[in-house]
Amino acid sequence: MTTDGCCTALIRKLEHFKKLSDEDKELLANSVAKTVEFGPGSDIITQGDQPDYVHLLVDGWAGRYKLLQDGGRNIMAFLIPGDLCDVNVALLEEMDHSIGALSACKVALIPLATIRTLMDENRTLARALWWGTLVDEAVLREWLVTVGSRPAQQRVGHLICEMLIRTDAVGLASGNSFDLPLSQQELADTMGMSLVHMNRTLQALRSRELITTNGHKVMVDNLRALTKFTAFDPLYLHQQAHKFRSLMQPKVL
Amino acid sequence: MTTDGCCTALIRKLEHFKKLSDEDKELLANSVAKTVEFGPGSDIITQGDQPDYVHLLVDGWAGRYKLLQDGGRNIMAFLIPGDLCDVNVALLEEMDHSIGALSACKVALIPLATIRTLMDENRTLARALWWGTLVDEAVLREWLVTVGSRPAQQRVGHLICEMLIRTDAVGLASGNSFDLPLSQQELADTMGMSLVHMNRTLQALRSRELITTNGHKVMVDNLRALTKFTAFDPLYLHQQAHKFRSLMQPKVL
DNA sequence: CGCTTAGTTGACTCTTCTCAAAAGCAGTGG
DNA sequence: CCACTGCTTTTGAGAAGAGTCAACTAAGCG
Repeated sequence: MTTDGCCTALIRKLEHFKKLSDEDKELLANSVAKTVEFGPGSDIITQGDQPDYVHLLVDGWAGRYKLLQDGGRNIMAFLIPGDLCDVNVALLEEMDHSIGALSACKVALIPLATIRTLMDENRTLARALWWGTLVDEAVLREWLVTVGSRPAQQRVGHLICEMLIRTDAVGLASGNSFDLPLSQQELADTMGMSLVHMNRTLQALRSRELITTNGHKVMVDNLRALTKFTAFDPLYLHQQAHKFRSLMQPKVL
Repeated sequence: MTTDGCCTALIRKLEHFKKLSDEDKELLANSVAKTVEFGPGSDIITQGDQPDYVHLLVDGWAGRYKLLQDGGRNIMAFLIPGDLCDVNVALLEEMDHSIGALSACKVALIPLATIRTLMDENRTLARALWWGTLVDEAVLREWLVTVGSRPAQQRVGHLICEMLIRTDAVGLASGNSFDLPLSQQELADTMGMSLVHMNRTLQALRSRELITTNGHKVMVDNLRALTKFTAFDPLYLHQQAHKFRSLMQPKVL
């Protein structure tokens, strides 16, 4: 298997920040040493690791998570194609959380040394990658608000809005639907609620005719209504969200 | 007023990452253009701003927050002396949240241009500052776990453990106590719970004899017990936490 | 076809929120 | 010095949200 095309999602995402020259794209594409596959449920990186490669998710969904003392786990972030798992660990001596494959995943490995020279020698790429981590942080803040202050239905609806934009940004959404390859248990672990409650919350969103699900496909039937219902404002994603541009109303939050 | 001493807390914090040379410390100290005072409740930076200065908190407590559509607010991070408010905004066109003074605050202003040259020309400082933002992100992840998956008493207790370490790291803790200049309403806004419930939760922690409060002073009577009770593991703070080193037991999370 | 995993349902319990009011504690002006 | 005001903390009680336990259904698979 070749490493061609590994970076298309990443490039597509970064160009929401700034157009990249063909040369920059080449550099990115050439930085991939090899690709690795992970089965659903397996760890891409485990807490305590100090990886030699930066992991770029090429295909599938992964999640950052921590295990809880009661045996449960909390998922703190979703990673989709184009997302870098661990630019950060370059400086921290040890991973303070794990990253697990939520579906079958394909991961491109970029040697740490390569990333470092890339970032030292190419200001555009350095800034673009840094921008990516800042967006990740902004998403984390929004999740904290979501989990801390939004009622269950808004919580889940908000997440769906976000993932619609994010999948769309890397070309993985079609119309207003996208593939959400997660079990309800995993969604519950993400939103900090019980499986049963997640199940009922999804039912409620369906009966409000805000979303339709078909297997692991989520369709947003009425994006304007869902946006309004969840008080969703895509500002925090810091990217052009075409679908949403016309829907925004002035508001706090 | 002079700008002398503005950077002592920052330097002290950064040295948890790596010792700084006297020259590096000089550079930091000289980067401060001026200092500004903010009264409690006032905004240091408001959502939508694009500041020309990086704000370094020198004295007092501040918080990152977002306003909610129901009029409430959610505090997503505490900033204490030595914390930089917005190294990040250098790249994002717009602040996606606000930073408000929770107590009377003194803030040092570092011109963006100064920070940029500093980070371009001094690898040690660049890495140290970057390390700081990575720790902020790690804290954010831990808060997400806390708010999403821990029961109320553990939630608040965990926060107290964290703030004990963080204040201690910049010399603001004495023994096992520190000044927490926040109202219960502000704590509630932080932990995503109601004022009434925060009040009762604090009472519970007191009656468990885990903490004592005196005005805005918090004393951790039994650090080992509180650590155990809240399943607190300081790993995510990525700094030498002297007080805790001997208390840790092997565990998940 | 039996096995396993994921989704669904019902009933009950416990946590947490809301509303409302009282109590404590500055700071202010008379 | 005291009444008054505004803010924070505390209490009480009922309602709503969310968790748990347990069973049942649906779907995929050897």
